[in-house]
Amino acid sequence: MMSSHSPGEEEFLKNYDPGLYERISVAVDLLTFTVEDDCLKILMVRRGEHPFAGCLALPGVFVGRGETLDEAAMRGVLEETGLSGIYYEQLYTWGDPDRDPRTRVISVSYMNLVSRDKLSFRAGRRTTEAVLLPVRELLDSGEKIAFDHRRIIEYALWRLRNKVEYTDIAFHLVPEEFTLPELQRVYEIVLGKPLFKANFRKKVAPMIEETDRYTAGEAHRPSRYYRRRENENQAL
Amino acid sequence: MMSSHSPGEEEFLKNYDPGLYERISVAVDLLTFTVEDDCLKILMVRRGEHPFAGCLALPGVFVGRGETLDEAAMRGVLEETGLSGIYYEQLYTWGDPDRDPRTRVISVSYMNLVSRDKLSFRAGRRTTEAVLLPVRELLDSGEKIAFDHRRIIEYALWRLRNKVEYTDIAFHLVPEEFTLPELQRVYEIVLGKPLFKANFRKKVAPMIEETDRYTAGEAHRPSRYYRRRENENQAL
DNA sequence: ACAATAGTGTCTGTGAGACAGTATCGA
DNA sequence: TCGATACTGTCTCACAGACACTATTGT
Repeated sequence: MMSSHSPGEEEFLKNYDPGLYERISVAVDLLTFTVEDDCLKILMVRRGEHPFAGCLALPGVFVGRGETLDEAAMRGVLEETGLSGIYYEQLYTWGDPDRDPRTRVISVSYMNLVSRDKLSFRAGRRTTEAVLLPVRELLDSGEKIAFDHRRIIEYALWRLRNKVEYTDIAFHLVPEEFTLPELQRVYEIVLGKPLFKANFRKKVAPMIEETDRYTAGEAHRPSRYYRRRENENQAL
Repeated sequence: MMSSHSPGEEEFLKNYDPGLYERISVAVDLLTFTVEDDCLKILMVRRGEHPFAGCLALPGVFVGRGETLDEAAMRGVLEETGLSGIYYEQLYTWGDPDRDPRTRVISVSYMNLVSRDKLSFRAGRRTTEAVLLPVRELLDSGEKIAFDHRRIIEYALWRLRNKVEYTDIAFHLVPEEFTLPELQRVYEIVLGKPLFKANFRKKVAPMIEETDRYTAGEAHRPSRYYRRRENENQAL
């Protein structure tokens, strides 16, 4: 759509003072959360190259020519997980001048949520390096994390917890069809506290619709499968 | 702190593929709100130069060398209004590749709130061009707005309304000492709906503390001045 | 029959919403 | 005394929290 020399660019560059302003690299960093083994986990990569070599880092890509930020984020998710069409949301932009020791890089962080069953057949291009780690353990361990990524993770975790309480984003962490005990467990894991069955069901009732399917083969009463209700406002 | 050629920069630039990735200009755009004449107003500038000349636009600055995003935003506010130390908050980052016809510019938007009394002695360097406009009228009028700034304003307005309902940010729109009818009016203007006196007072009670001062000289019962209570959690 | 988990009925306290009442100024 | 606005008391109702109860499977 845009030629590399649009009308006005010369004028722009003429007024551009490199001593005051600088051209900056823009990256998106991806915070991909899922729930597995009763645990909130995050997708990380282990760096092989110079800055912070050997450290864990968030997966990320540089924003490409002609690409929107959202497109760059989705490309990153695709490269890292092989998935497309998952939930994503821009979180915050981190731009301290020395956050990357190489050159000035500004990072636009995106949160992605995916259910563990979709992520099960993950097989991206770079998956050799990718690891799925329990967030809480990762943050509590002294493990060194590259750049300012530890802080970014803390922030994303805080936002996720907030939004789970007043929106239905947690639905993106379970399969399309899910039981209420299953969904409740996800809420409890993210929020870090137990919930009452009856209250939980009343709360999510307007956001779900029944299916005809039930669990089977377990030594107790089967539970009904539900599906997310499409209509309704889901706020923020 | 950082020299312009830190160790690793050469290696970084060697791997850097300009066909795929590009160096991008990063700007901050400022959404400075205040309340005046029973109206929520926003600070805008009228552009003199090429892209969108003559159009209204959000004030903004390019991020300077060695500057954090927050610092750039505060510098912009200072240049535009002469003020420092006012409330600010990063909102969202806009990066569509053709949002600026000159070259690729990514905009990190910041919301600033200031009370009308502080803004009264505004006298920045570029104020010749600055105007304070009622937000609702501006958006409803067909007036052409530069770049994607109309959308940015819509978003900021939506966020402001949301946060006013569950935080105490509205306090930044009134002077340090304020009466409750005054504060209530600000809430009503931002939310666009009338509130009940008694309920409003109960809601803000934990966030304020009394002073000994009262209004005087008006033909009715005087109202007490309050001050924002420092302690307490103010969420988000 | 029993263990185990799914699912429901209902009491209670808290807080928002609505409205009526009282208080205190200048004229 | 009166008009005008500040401030308070209280009723109602919706909803979150807590807990006890019923339901349905495999063994």
